[in-house]
Amino acid sequence: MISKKCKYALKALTFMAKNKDRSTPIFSSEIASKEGIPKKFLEAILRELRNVQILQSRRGKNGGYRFNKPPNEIYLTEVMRVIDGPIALLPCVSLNYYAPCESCEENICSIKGVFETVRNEMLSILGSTSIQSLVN
Amino acid sequence: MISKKCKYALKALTFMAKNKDRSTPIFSSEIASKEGIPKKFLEAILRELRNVQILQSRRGKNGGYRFNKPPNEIYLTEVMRVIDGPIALLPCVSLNYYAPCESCEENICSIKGVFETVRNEMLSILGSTSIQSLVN
DNA sequence: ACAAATTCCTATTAAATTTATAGGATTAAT
DNA sequence: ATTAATCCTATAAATTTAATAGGAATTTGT
Repeated sequence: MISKKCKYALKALTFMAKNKDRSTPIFSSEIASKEGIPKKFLEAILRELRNVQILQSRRGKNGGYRFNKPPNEIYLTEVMRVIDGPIALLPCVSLNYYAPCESCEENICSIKGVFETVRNEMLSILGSTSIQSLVN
Repeated sequence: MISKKCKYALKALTFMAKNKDRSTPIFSSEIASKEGIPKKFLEAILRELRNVQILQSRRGKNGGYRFNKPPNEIYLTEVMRVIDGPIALLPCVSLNYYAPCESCEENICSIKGVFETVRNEMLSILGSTSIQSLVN
């Protein structure tokens, strides 16, 4: 399962991608009300997305958020990793968040192999699906 | 991510499947020590697997656990669902644990589609991989 | 009958994670 | 100045995870 936070992030980004005007910023409050996301929680999410250069923000009146790179170049893998961390189902088969299994004997872990296959399939789909493609 | 509990369950079952004798029960204490799983925690896991008829148990001296059906007919999907619940990444695309999204407008959820695809791929792999196949 | 060894059961707990909320500080346009 | 937006830190409530504790029930072997 992905977290609600991650779902909020994906929803917020696709909401933004629907808007064809890429230059005028969108208010977090608008996204929150339209998508039913708790306002303050969404603010934190959007700030995280800005911190990793997916979004840009402008403060003050008429401020808001806009894309820092085109949404057809933002893949679900990137968003999910920022918000939820690893995509793999086991720490020891994660590419970006690898962690060794404590008690797994060296290279003879029985369950590792199948979860590598699952990871590859997940990455293949989520790594080729862009935010923009969710709008169309 | 799957939980450690689920990993323990898969490890325990593959450990049991390694033993060719399917009639003499195996002690939970043996599995616990050999696989590095907390004893009491493992007991609870094995009882859950017995409750859903994956395992059989015998109490008392010389008791223990054995398979209730051949391990080449026990697929990872079954174990994972018993221990962790849904396999899908979103409640609204889960086959066995479906739950509607609160604020998702009817059938126009933007992110649902891709997560159905992911679910199908995951089920395709995990639903065709048996405990027995992990031993070989 | 009894001791030993196993599963079974219930309750509890400690830690981590998730899902927020509160209260303002900072910034920018008008 | 006023207004309206993001930004930041701290806190909290709820849930989930990962166990632990202590014994009850059951079965076998002597």
